[in-house]
Amino acid sequence: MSADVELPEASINPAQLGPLLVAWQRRSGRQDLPWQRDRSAYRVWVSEIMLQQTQVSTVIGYFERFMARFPTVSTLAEAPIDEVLHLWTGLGYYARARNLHRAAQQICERFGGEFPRHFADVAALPGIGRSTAGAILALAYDERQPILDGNVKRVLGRLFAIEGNAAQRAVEQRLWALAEACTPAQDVAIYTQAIMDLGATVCSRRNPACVVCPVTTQCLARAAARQHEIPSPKSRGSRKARPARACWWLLPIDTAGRVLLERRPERGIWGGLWCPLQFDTRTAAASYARQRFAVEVESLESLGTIDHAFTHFDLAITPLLLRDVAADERVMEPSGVLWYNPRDGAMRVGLPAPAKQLLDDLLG
DNA sequence: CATGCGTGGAC
DNA sequence: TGTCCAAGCAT
Repeated sequence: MSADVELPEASINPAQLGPLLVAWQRRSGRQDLPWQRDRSAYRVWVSEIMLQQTQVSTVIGYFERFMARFPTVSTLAEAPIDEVLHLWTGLGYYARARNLHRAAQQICERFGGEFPRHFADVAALPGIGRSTAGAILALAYDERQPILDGNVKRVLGRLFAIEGNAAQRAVEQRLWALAEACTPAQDVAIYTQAIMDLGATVCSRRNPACVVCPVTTQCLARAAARQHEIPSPKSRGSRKARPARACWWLLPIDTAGRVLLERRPERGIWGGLWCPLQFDTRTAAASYARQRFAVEVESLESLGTIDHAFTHFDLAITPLLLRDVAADERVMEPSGVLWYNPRDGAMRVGLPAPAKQLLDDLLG
């Protein structure tokens, strides 16, 4: 512990926080989340990755299905990446799934399939940063490691009335120092779960329930009636407006009901997932259809329908609104092509949520 | 240090 | 309907 943490006047003694939150957790914290049962490092790890920037209610179903299919590090490491991404379909931030898969392989190669116990080894795995590494060691091994996720930033920011934006280096450093100072030597796993639960259920971003907070009398933001102003909202100009632009998906469907998909490049949005052939303009899609399938492009005039073509394909061009489409014509260089039958349970590929929705609507 | 990365829920 | 954002990390 860094002994020289600067604390505001009248703030709570960090040593007192642990017991207060641990007692609250045993009384009022969440006890029955799927990853709280059988707390192996592997299960904690997968849950922490899924929970990055993702709400608990969304994660629960994905976690259960993922664990049923990949119960151990080695089953995950040996699985094809397409099947890992398949179980990630709809969850978003697909680099998490690719990193999880790579990390599982590294754990098998370097640590014999046993999840590592040393911080440096854990933090070196792809997709695991400082906070996630701390969370895994604290929750799975009860090791005294601080975490600093969004919940902890909010709780500590209010408790110690930390001004400024957490994006600032100095503020971030200060919060880490506080997180370290407040993490107790005893009951670290319960404390860690407690401060996350408190942030999620009581010390929420809007309308914090200070009345039921176990540290309401020690909270500097509450004392100044500033709990609604801390953490300070991000400045309006800092959030870039997302440009949205229509693009087109060309959807060849063969007589067996299979659709042609392309594998997106590893980098960028939906990396490694399978999509219909994507174009920036309908003209480009029609041109590509003419070259590749030798069809009458005029038959594609109506949108969102599957028009007959004189090859053995039926073709559809489907509009989709995407943001940040980079190029003007073909917008990606795919790394593979396959005919995909959505009703074939043996064929499992990762699909972006809009693509899955489209296929479900058209073929499901 | 700023930006990109997905999706669904809350208001 | 639009805006913000929810257990971050990689680059």
